[in-house]
Parts: sequence; C-alpha cells; structure tokens
Amino acid sequence: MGKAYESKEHEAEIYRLWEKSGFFNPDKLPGKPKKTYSISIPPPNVTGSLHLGHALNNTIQDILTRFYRMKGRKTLWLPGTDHAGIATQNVVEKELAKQGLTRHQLGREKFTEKAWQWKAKYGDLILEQLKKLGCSCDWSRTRFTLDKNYTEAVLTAFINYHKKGYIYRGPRIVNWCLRCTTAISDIEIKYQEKKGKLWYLKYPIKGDTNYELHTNDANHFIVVATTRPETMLGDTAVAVNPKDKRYKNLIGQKLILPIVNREIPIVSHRLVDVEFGTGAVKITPAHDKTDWQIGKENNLEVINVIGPEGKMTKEAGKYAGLPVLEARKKIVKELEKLNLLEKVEDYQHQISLCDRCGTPIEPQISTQWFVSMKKLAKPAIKVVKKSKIKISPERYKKIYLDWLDNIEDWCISRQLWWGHRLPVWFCQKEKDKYIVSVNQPKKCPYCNKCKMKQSEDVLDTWFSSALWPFATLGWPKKTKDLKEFYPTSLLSTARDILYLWVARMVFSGLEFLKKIPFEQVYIHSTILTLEGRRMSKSLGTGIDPLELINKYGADATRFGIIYQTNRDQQAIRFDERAIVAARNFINKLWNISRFIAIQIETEPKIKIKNIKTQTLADHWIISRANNLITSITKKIENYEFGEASKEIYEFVWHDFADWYLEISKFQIADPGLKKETIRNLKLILCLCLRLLHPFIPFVTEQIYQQLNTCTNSSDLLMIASWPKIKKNFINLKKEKEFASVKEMVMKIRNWKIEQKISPKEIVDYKIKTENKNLLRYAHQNLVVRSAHNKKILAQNELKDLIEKLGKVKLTL
RNA sequence: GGGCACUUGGCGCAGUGGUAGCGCGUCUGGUUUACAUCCAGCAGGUCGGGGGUUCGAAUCCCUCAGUGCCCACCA
Repeated sequence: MGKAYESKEHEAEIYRLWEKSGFFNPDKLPGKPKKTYSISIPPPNVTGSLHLGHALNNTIQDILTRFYRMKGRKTLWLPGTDHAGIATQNVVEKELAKQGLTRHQLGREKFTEKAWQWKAKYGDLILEQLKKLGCSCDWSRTRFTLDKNYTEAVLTAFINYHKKGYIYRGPRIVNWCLRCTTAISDIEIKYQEKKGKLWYLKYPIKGDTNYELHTNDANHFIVVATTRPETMLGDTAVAVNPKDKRYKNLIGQKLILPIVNREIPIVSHRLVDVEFGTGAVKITPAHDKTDWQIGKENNLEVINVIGPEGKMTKEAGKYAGLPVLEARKKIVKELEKLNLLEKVEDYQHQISLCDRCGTPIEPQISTQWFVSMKKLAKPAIKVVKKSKIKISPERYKKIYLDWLDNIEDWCISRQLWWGHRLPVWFCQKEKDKYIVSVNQPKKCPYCNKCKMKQSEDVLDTWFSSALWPFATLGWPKKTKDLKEFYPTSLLSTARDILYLWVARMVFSGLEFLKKIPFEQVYIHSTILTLEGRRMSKSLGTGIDPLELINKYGADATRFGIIYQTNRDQQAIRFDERAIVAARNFINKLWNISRFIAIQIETEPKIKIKNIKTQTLADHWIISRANNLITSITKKIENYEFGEASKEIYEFVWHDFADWYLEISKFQIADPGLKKETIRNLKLILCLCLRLLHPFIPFVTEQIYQQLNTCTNSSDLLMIASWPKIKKNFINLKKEKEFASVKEMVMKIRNWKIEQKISPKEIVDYKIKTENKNLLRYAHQNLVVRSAHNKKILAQNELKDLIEKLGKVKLTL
C-alpha cells in the first residue's frame, strides 16, 4: 500500500470491477433477494454536464442505493436522460448559428436529425460523469425520453387523457418567445430589472362629443399609466378597483379610445392596485396576462394588435407592419399631438425574458393544447395529505399542496421541433377538425378525401418527464420490472421542480397506474457559492465537480459535499475546504488500514470471528463501534446524511485512530494481548469500511480488496452485508470509565505543557490499576522524568495532580 | 407583494432548555518505524439587536434589522 491514497490510481479500476460483477443490475445480485428498493434517477437533460447540484443529488441516491443493496434488498437505481425540448433545441440552434444557419433554413426534418446527432455525441456525457462520481446505476436499463418505447408511453398517456376528456384545445394568452417562436411556461421565464418609462395617457370620457376641446380639463378624462403605450390600440376596457372612491361613479360608463376611436367600458376588478399610477388600468386582453383574466371575467373583446413576429397586425390600422418599438414611438407622438399624453415618468420595472435565449417575452393569444387539471389534482393532493407519499423536509408539503390547490390547466403544446409530436391529425379542408391517433389515419373522417396532417406542435418536455417512474419500467406494457419496482422507493430532487415535475409524476402515476409513483420525496439542499450566491454558469459562479474529482478524488468530493449538508437545511454554501478535509479523512482511513495491514503481516492467520475483549480500551472501542452501527443506520434511513458523515468521521479519526490505535501499539507489544488486539483492529476497520462504503465507495472497496481479510462471504465490499449490532458488546460502564482515563491523559498533557516539560520526557514510577496495558500508554503522558534535564515531578505533586483529576482510581 | 429559511469565534458550519463545539485558518511544541493529506496543545465567541417566558435561553415566544431562496397578475 502506498503512503498516501491516490484516488486516480484506483477509481477507474474499481469502477470496472463493479461493472464487471454485474451487481448494479438487481437481477444479478447473489442470494436472490425478494424485497426491493428502487430509485428512478431524475433524468438529466441531454444538454447537461455535471454540476454540484447533480453531484449532491446523485451522491444521496448512491448512498441509499448502496446502503439498501448491502442491507440485502433487490436494489435498482435506474438511470437515463431527458430530451429537454426547448433547452436542447436552443443548444443545437446555437451550434447551427456558428455556421450561419437557422433551423428554418434546415427545415424540420434536417433539424431534428441534427438534434439526434447532438444527442448521440453529447447526450450521455453526464452519465459518464456520474460513473466518475461512483454512481451504482444499472446501466443496462438506461432510458431516454425519446426512445421508441418511451414515446409509446407518452402517446398512450396523451390518448388516455384525450379519451377521458382531460385534453382540450383553445386560444389562451401564453408567454410567447419571439425568437424561439413558441409558447413557453411561466417557469421558463427569467426576470430582469430594466429602466423604462411610464406613460400617462388620457382617455376621454364618452359624452364629451368634442373632447378635443377639453384636453386640459381633468373632469373629462381618465388617465391611465402604461409601460407599453403601443398596446393601447388593442385596449378594450379601462379597469379600476371597486373600492377606489375616485372612480366609483364612473364604473359602467364608456370611454373613447384615442386614435382608434373605439368605445370601451370602464370596469371594476379586484386585481387593480389603487396605489399604482392613477389607479386606472388600460386593459389589453390580447397582450397581458392580467388583462386577459380581467377581460375574460368581463366578457371583453380580444383584439390582437401584435403578431407572433413582434410586428403590429392589421388590427393596428395605420401602424400595421411596424415593429413594436417603432410603433410605440409613433403612437406616443400622435397622442402628444392630440394633447392626450399627460406625462412621462422614468420607471424601473421587471421585464420578462426567455430563460433559454434571453429574448423579451411577448404575451400572445394563441391556440394551444391543455390538460384540464382540477380533477387530476385531487388524488395527488390526497396522497400527500394522508402521507401515502412522505415529503421531507416536511415544510415542502405545504408548498406542494398550495400549488395543487391553486392549479391552473396545463398548457402541454409547444411550437418546437425537438420532442414528441402530438398524436393529433388535422383535416386539410376543415382546418379545425382533428382526430387523435398514434398513426396517420387512412381516411379523413371529415372530408373523406384529404391526407390528414399531423399537428406541428410537440409536447411540453414535462409531459414526458411526468411519466418517468413508470415509463422507464416498461409501461404501458405490463412488464416484470413494473410489477417489481413500481412504486419506486424514493425520489430525490431539488426544490425548484417540486411542482413542475414531482407533482406531475404524482398525478400521472395515480391516473395511469392507480398507484403512487414513489413512497418518499426527499428535497435536498440547494448549493450556493461561498458568498451565498446562486451557482450558475451564466454568473460564472459554478464549480465543476469534475475538477474536484480530479483534484481530490470522487470519494472526497462526495464526502465533502455530504459533510456540508444537514437534512432539513434549505441551502448550503459550498466550501472547497470541506473537500480538502474529506480528502485528508480518506487518507487517514487509508493509513489506518496500512498500519493494520502491517500488523496483520505479523499474524497472518487471525480471523475476526470470535471477538474477545480484554482491556478497557478493547471494551470501549467495541462498545462504541456497536453504538455507531445503530446510529449510522438510523441516520441513513432518515436521510440525515450529513449528520451520519460527521459522526463516522469523528469515530474513525478521533476514537479509532487517535486513541485505540495508539493504545494498540502498547497492547501489541504485549505477547499476551497481541493476537486479540490485531483481531480487534481488523474487526473495527472492517466495520468502518462497511459503514463508510455508501459514502466513499472507491477507497473502501480498494482497501477491502487489498486487505483481503475482511472477506467472509463476498468478494466485493459493494455487496457485503451491512453491519448488525451486537448488543452484548455494548458496555456503557466501560465507555464511561475510558472517557475518564482519556480526560485524565488530556489534562496531564496540558499540565506538562504548562510546566514546559517535553512530551517525550518520561519518569518512572508505579501505578496500580486493573489495566496495566492501558497504563503503559498512559505512562508516557503521566510520568515525567528526564535523565538529561532533570525535570522530575515529585511523587506528591503527581499524586496531587491525579487526585485533582480524580475520576480514575489510580494508586501510586 | 406573499411564503420559506438563515444570522453562533477570521471563514464555513454543528449544537433546540441545564458548564458554548467541529473543520479550515492563526499561534506554540512535536517527525527513525500507519499518516505533515500527520500528532499534541494554546488563543479566539456577552450565540444579529431589543423585549418576554423560565430557577435557568444559542435553544421557546414576540419584535426589529440584515441576508438568501422560492412563488406571484402591479399595468
């Protein structure tokens, strides 16, 4: 064994050993276990590469997978990737842009071909990175959301929803990205503070036939404030808060919309903020979400004045065809001319941008497909309320329930090319007529003639992700895997996709299999930078786990990250120093093993079967070790990984190495104790290796292989059995007694330093205790003598000291 | 605007009612024989401010301040 543990020398080889064994595959586990444990990996996007969040989440999953595998469960951790519709499409588009190409130039077919090429090249990169991290996934079951079988599941789901009447089609206001030319969800939007203007426009009250004459008389106008004056062409009302006294008697009256000269009503609505602007809001249902809602509740006309390319439509009259900003300038000018512009203020506001490409969002009316949610949400609420699915930390339960309680219908269509195309076929003659079918219908049932045309839209990426826990196991076929591993045991994920993904898997699972998709949801901490900022590539605050793995090893990276977490903690500030500490800890473990390996060489025939404890130190360490088993087991079962890692770190380093191992040197020097001591060392080491294996699988396996004496039944630590507690070795009395000795020794060390006595210096004298070998160790610390500089502790001084320390019965 | 969380020695954190701990760093001393990725030890904190409950509060309650994350329909 080398002097220091070099992760690079071992990790790849160890991983190969595991893969070769086949034990990542639950069907190949020895002993044919019956009880299962299963996790579906949150599938990383094919655009993705490993970041710290992945490292944390997948370390957690690997800890549990390895833990339950060692506990004898038939354990499956199923890996895979997500096609990630818009994200991947944008990446591929960026690639094309480098060659000066757009997707439209390529056309749909060629473009998707490119996307598939991209997937083939980079799609599984992150899975390779997970291997570097040590993840024990069953790679033979790897899935991708666009796989043939998976696609079948997606289409089956769509058709089922449709049959049951959950799916409908219709116009609605959506976030429209001008560049991606697709609807995007609220969650795909990011916000940016931007300096803008707030224009105050005067809308004349109807009844003043010659309102031009009263342009300076406030009684004849309502003033509205807007950041987007160009949308006024599409206004179909002005809204005020019903409680607003200023406008109370105007509600129900009409206004004349300037320029357009349309009559529009004054309506009241609770959403109007009395404090903002003038308290009166222009309502443009076609181009603002709130306005759309107010419009809907008041049956207002919807007039679309901005088209999907960001240009004014013909509804905009003389402004038709102009880009939005140009139209804005001209409209403001015209209003000014009409003396209908009261004032312009500077205004700091948040604008919404497409999360993927940064283009400002233009709310648009467009025809989209929806899943009606109210009914589907109900059982998903129930299973969490009744704790059929447990959510940890518990506070997220409320967040989950709140979202489902206020759920809106799910817009499932996207105007993208990369994804599952809707199994919907339109009649070419009557363009709004369609049928739902997986394959192209032979004959159009509407016109009997046309070749029906498939919808151009693809499904929201989350529509397919929602089926992940069962589609990966073979659904809609009734497979053996599905029967065995569904529901899965755990879903571990980040907080931000609790509803986007988790909630949707829950109602999908309940809808299609009538069973929950997982028994437990664990929401792990978010990793922030040391300064407490969000980690992100665009901010340049990300840390690449692969660099950490390179520098410190996969084990150290895993252990260091886990060490920083606490179960219920919302966020952790990532500190590389923890990884360094973990690397040192691993090296410590390595050297403990090295020491023990050397001892074993002197006594090669020792088996660890029959434990004998003779000295106080023996009793103490074995008792402590047995308590440790219970504690670590409980902590892993309760998702307290950070707590577990801290406890085992303490034990290995500060109990086992600092104390027992040092004492063992004296015991080994005693022929009567040598064998038992080496046996105990081995016993504790092998125990530690097993307890540590889920956390730091590589180094523990390496030591296990090299030591070659922990082995009882199995040749791989990976499938060695999880330690069981032996209650008769727990001896709290001896633990307490040892603690006193420890305390005494430490106090004497302090005392020696205070007296400026070198730690090396030794004095002979006699102490009677029931444990002479412990005494030999204590000797060094207790007794002071130096032939050279004659620092001799007088007998009575020593006696006083020991009496002061008091807790141990020692007689001089 | 709402919700959730956080605030403990220089830095990152643990500690949930009873003598303030850990890692890193600093400083002192130590290395022939498992490890300097080490060992032994010192110093360093009125536990964000204020108020309350209690015999007793870092810990429970109220309040204020700061920080972060998430959600949201402020034109």
